[in-house]
Amino acid sequence: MTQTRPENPPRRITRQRSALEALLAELEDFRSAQDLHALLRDRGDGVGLATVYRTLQALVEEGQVDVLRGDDGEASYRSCSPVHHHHLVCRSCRRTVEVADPPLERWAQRIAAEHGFADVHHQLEVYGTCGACAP
Amino acid sequence: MTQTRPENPPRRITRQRSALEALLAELEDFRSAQDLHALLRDRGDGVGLATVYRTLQALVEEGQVDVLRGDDGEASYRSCSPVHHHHLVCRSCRRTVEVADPPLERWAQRIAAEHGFADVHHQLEVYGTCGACAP
DNA sequence: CACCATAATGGGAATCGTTCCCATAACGCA
DNA sequence: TGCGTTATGGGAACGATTCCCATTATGGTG
Ligand SMILES: [Zn+2]
Ligand SMILES: [Zn+2]
Ligand SMILES: [Zn+2]
Ligand SMILES: [Zn+2]
Repeated sequence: MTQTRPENPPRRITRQRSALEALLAELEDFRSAQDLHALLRDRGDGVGLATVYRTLQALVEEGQVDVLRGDDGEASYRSCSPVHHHHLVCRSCRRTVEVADPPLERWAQRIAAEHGFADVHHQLEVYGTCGACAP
Repeated sequence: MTQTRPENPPRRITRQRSALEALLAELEDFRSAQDLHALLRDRGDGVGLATVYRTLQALVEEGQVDVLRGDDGEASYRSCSPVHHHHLVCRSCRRTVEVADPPLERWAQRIAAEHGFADVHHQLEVYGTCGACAP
């Protein structure tokens, strides 16, 4: 969704950053910063909590990671594809699928223009209970 | 979005609750709990912060108020119509317009079903800069 | 109208996710 | 290998939200 950083100061490759990127790469659902911090510790690649937050923030700015705010306001992160998409998330196990809806993109632009809004962005998430979590 | 409370214990009408409902009724954009608390104080109808939070929570459950989480995780509240809708929000002045997109409703159900997800809900917000806030 | 059981209030403490600060360690390039 | 600069991390600081609980107000009832 967000993609800044044109040619800013070069970003250094540190053990911590590599560890976090590797972890995110093998996870396919949204996880909180605290979760990621704990997972890294368990795995042996301990990384300071502050660093986890900083790095996630950077990854989000680079457009490599998407953020999602839960009802409780806690942020969750997921390594996502770079093209615009939305999410279908299981409210029980957090399993996430990337989905796209071209018509929606056009609709958002149109409805915003009709109301005199410019520089339009949007955010859509679909929540449900996945097959594996059904009762 | 949320609508619980079938015939729970009767809810009492207090000065505080009335004041908050009245304030929300005349505001047309999303406001944080802290904002509302301050506005009530300025207006003379002081209400404890804890009560503001509790009451907003109740109003949300009753479906009279919608919540929106900002990028910083802070929640904002707005007195909304009871029918399902989405929001077109000015990222600068917070001005908000309720909008609807029937095709999206169908799409969400379909895409979720295709992936084996049930009990589907969704959430869409469109952000932009309104005419009055244009440069 | 007075009375009571019960729900609501509010001020301050307690949570908890996230950010700050800053001395120290690690990069990357020459 | 040496150096200027960026990244790290532990703990303090923050800020929104929730908890606790003694006190007050509400909505019937008689
Ligand atoms: Zn994504
Ligand atoms: Zn889209
Ligand atoms: Zn609304
Ligand atoms: Zn909808």
